[in-house]
Amino acid sequence: MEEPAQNTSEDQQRYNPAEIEPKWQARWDADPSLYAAEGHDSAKPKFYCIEMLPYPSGQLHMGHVRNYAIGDALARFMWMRGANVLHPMGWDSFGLPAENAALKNNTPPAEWTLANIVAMRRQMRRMGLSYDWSTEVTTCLPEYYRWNQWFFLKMFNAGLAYRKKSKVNWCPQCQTVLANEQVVDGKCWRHDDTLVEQRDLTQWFLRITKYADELLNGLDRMDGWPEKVRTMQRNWIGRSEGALVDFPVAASQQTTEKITVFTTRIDTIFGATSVQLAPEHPLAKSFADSNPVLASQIDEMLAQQKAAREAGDLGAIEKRGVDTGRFAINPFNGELMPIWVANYILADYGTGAIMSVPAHDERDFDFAAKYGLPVRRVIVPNKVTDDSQQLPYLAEGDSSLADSGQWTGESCAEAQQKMAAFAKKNGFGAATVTYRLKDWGVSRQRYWGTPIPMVYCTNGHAGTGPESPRVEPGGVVPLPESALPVLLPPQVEITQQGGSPLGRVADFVNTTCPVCGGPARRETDTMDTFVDSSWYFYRYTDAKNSAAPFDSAKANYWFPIDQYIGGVEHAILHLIYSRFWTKVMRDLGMIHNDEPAARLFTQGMVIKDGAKMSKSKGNVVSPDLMIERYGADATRMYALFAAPPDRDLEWQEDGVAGISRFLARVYRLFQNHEQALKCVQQDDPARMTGSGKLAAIALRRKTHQTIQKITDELAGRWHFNTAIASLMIFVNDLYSAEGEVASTQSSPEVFKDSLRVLPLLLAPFAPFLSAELWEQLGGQGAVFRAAWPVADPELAREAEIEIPVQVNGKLANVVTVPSGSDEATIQTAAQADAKVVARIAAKTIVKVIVVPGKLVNIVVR
RNA sequence: GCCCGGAUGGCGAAACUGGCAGACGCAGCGGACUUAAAAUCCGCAGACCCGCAAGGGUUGUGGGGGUUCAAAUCCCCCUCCGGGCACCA
Repeated sequence: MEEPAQNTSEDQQRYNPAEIEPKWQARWDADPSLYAAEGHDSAKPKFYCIEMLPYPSGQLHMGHVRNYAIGDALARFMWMRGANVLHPMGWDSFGLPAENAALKNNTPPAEWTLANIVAMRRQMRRMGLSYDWSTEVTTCLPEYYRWNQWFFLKMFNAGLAYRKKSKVNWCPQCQTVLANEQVVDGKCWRHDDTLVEQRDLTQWFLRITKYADELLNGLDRMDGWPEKVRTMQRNWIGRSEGALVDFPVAASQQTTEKITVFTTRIDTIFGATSVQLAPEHPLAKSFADSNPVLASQIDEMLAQQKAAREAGDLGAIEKRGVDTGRFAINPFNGELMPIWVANYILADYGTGAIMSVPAHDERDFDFAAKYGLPVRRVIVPNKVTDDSQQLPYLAEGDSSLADSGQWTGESCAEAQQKMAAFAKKNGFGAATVTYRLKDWGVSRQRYWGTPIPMVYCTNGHAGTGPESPRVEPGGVVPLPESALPVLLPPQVEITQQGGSPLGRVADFVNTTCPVCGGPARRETDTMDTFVDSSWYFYRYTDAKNSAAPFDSAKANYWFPIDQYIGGVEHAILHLIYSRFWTKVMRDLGMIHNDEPAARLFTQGMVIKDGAKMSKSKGNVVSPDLMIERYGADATRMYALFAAPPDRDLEWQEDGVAGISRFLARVYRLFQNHEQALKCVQQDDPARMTGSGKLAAIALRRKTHQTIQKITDELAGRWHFNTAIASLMIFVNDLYSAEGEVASTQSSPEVFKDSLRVLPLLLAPFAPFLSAELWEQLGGQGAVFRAAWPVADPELAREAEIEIPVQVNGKLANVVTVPSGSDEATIQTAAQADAKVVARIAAKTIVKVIVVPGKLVNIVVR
């Protein structure tokens, strides 16, 4: 039988990740203490490092691989630098995909979800990620979600959770309500082809607006967060200072109706020439009741808005309006002004009504121009310039009021204060602050989520929240803590029909009132899954606690998170909810920190052929396939090498092959010197002569320079790509030096010292190969707990450096001078160089610029 | 429309503080080893031009202008790509 002649003649083995990686994985799996954090009594500095927890879809994608490769490199580096590292992982495992899968495959959501978790945990282990699995958090298990319920009760009692009827966003695809944050361009965040509808429903809300100012102001101090995320949160919170002003409706009958408007420019109120209502405004509806023309116009506007929203360009819609024929009275000057209904007035911002000041607002100006409404200028600049004569005039700084009664001549800023105070004093307004941020609607009409721990007593007991009105026929009653957890019933028929699936489970719905013992009905909505992820990282610090969400002492030791890593897509969802939750827990006395994470890093997307990887584009690269072909080390190292972590990364399989080749070169280097590495001997300086000695010095220098470079990158700006490039240069140099330095006639110990550093420097990027090489070296313990090497600046310093010499800014030659040479020495060397001399011959030297250590530029004429 | 990013060889990128543009890797080309191939090793390589060659010249970081002895880097204007916000009164 003929065998293909593969590596049989050599006693060397080829780099084979398919052999090395499973071997180490098995050993690590068998040793749960390897990545276990020490307790909160550790003397080491703590380092809490988290990557955002994934939804267990069943498959890791490249975005995960990149995210985890970054966090893992950092965690391993910090361990080697002597920190007490907590590096946990968990599962954001409630949510709709499990219900969809249940419909499709007839598998219960729990079963599907838990099987996915098993599969993904296996993939993570295969990748060699350094998670402390003893702290694993799975949000869909009762031992976790019971604490969601516990928090809900705490919030209810603190008046932070309340029920109200309001217009809510309804996704017909998900068959549930969505929070404002989960509506993107009028569409569901999970279905960008599904238009969100408005429905009037009674829902549970969390009072995030109570913390609006704190959430906003805190951003200024969060310099460990990307400016981009902070800006997005500022915009989302949308704080706006202004005033409310009541405009009484001129009574044709004996009504006392009034229209309250919100304005940031009360100083322009003498320029107001109409009042504008949103089409949805209740008064618009009441006017329309007796005015069929108005009614049909309003209906038309609403229909047009809906159509525009479906087309996806709400901004392109033309302004239009209709005169109601009614009038309002300007409380500042008693003037009558027409009341219009206009399509550009937002129903859900401010009061859904404005005073229209065409002279000083671009939108009002356009609208007035179209409908011929009067334009009255009441703000003038203190210094007149050409374009300050144009309308609309929007400036307020350095401008004053005109034709504004007793306020004429006042500066805008002053008038804003005084006029708001005047309105308040006379009972028709007040200074106020509005926010774009609304309270967080957390009710979901779905099965696979945390049951809300409330019941509705048929006898009519009311709850204790300030905004929990009695509901028919019963009162809202919170369950006592002892009744937790409210378990999800396991056997539930999932269907596409509306309403919560829990509502169809009689055993679940029918219960007794904890106050009177009479019959009661359970709340059948479940919580938004963003509740789960709002506090999960606190649970990591004490994941097994069955008496409390976590132990305060433990959380206070680990928090704030030192480094949080994830995608920017959560900037105004998870990242604002979890800041809110942290503040609530602080106010409950559970923790000391005001913010969850000291530093946030948002990594770039993984793209392929210029587009984000997605099933619909068919450009998805499977991590499993990469690992199978090149190994986990090469796959994750490529994810770090191909681009800096904050930028988008173009996945190129040839690049993974390149990293694999590099790892094979490293492996071979150790194979080549396997015997020599085992034999310990001291260098004999006498033996080192000539070029061998110089080469040894150069190699030692390169070793320390490489340590320095990689340390700087890992501790500083996280440019793993350049760190890995320097590692490649180092390995190339080791190959070059192999002949001269490694031989016994020269300085084998220098060579061996350099080789010994390699597994340490490689450990954050390629844990499997590092462990293998560390073992070959006879290293003690795990390489990830060995001390990170320290560069010796003396050994790293170059003896000589090359200085480029320019003549009139163009390179003439490069001269070599001793490192640290002063200006005079460098200039002398530069002007002595033959090529430089030739370049400046017959010219006059005007100026010589010498930048020590950098360059020489000789300016000639 | 507004606010952030970004644009550098055939490709991913590097140049961190204004100081040799293109490190490192991929793809490519040439060579060594091999019966041959794979693997591996060595070498070349921004573009254009001159030269047999050594070498030399011109040009070059999206485009245009500016500051400077010197600009991928700083300033002004513009184009394109990606992301966020978008009638927020």
